[in-house]
Amino acid sequence: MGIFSKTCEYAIRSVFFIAHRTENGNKVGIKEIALGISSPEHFLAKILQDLSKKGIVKSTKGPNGGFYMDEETLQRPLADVVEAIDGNGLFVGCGLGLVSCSESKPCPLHNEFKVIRENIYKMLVSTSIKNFNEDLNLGITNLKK
Amino acid sequence: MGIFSKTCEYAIRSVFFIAHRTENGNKVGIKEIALGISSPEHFLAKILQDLSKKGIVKSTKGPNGGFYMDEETLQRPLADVVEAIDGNGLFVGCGLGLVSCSESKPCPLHNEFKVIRENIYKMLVSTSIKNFNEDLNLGITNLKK
DNA sequence: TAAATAAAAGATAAAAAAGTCTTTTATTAT
DNA sequence: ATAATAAAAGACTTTTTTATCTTTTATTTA
Repeated sequence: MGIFSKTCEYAIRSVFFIAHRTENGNKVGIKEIALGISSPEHFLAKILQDLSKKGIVKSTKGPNGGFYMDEETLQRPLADVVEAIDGNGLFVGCGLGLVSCSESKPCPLHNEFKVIRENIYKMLVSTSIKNFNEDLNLGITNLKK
Repeated sequence: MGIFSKTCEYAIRSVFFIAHRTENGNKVGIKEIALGISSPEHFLAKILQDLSKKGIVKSTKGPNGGFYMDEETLQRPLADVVEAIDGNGLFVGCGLGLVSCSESKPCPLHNEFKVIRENIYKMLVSTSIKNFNEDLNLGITNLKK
């Protein structure tokens, strides 16, 4: 596996996709999202339900319904998406899985990991979804398999 | 989850433990290792079989047998352990799981991830198991749950 | 208000990861 | 040679992750 779980990869890609498609108050349906980011539709539905409950994305049912993001949700850092799905295990805790690992009783990788965690956290927290969105709008970046 | 799989966490901790205990040509048995790193014994046995096949650790059967490391295996970078268990997914490939992601067709996190991957890889490749071992010998670092 | 639409929710299923237990094989010491 | 030891190998179980399919609920439009 990579750094994120597969579920989290889908989550991030879908959030980018939704942001990209709904800037002007439009909404986008699950089928279109799943197609746009090459993910299994029903599995993604579960993920988006979750993100919706947690306020990461917005949704409405019925005709003309779908998922969307407003100014507030667009401002959120990507870290919020990652934390909603994978939790904070990537940012806190011991790299070797030791609960007792601490500054005073460090594991052999403690200090090395601190740097890496900080890098990851900084990058996920310092840029909003909207920021990433800009490159997508410019057609510079891609979300499909 | 953290950065590594649980299997990989056990692998790294056991390698450190074995290195620590077998510097002077001694060997150490699976029971003692499992106890020393707080891991399930039989599960760890599987992991060590694997590491042994791949030449990351050495082993002999029978009385006075056990796992050990020699000068050559101690020189190996930690990256070898990680790669043996978790593969190279942490070092290569797209952070969002996109196979088509590349320099010319990057995903939205492509450049951000490049930096992080390099950090992780550098830290894992630049220090040998023996290096980490030194702090353990000094009693500075800890491997138990 | 009825039909259509689209997400939410629920129930399963398949695959992978993590963990346990038993049997076999290699090695050593008696 | 035989018994004891310890890893290797095999079979199996449990848990978590990933994925699929069906039913329900909310909303809109005609």
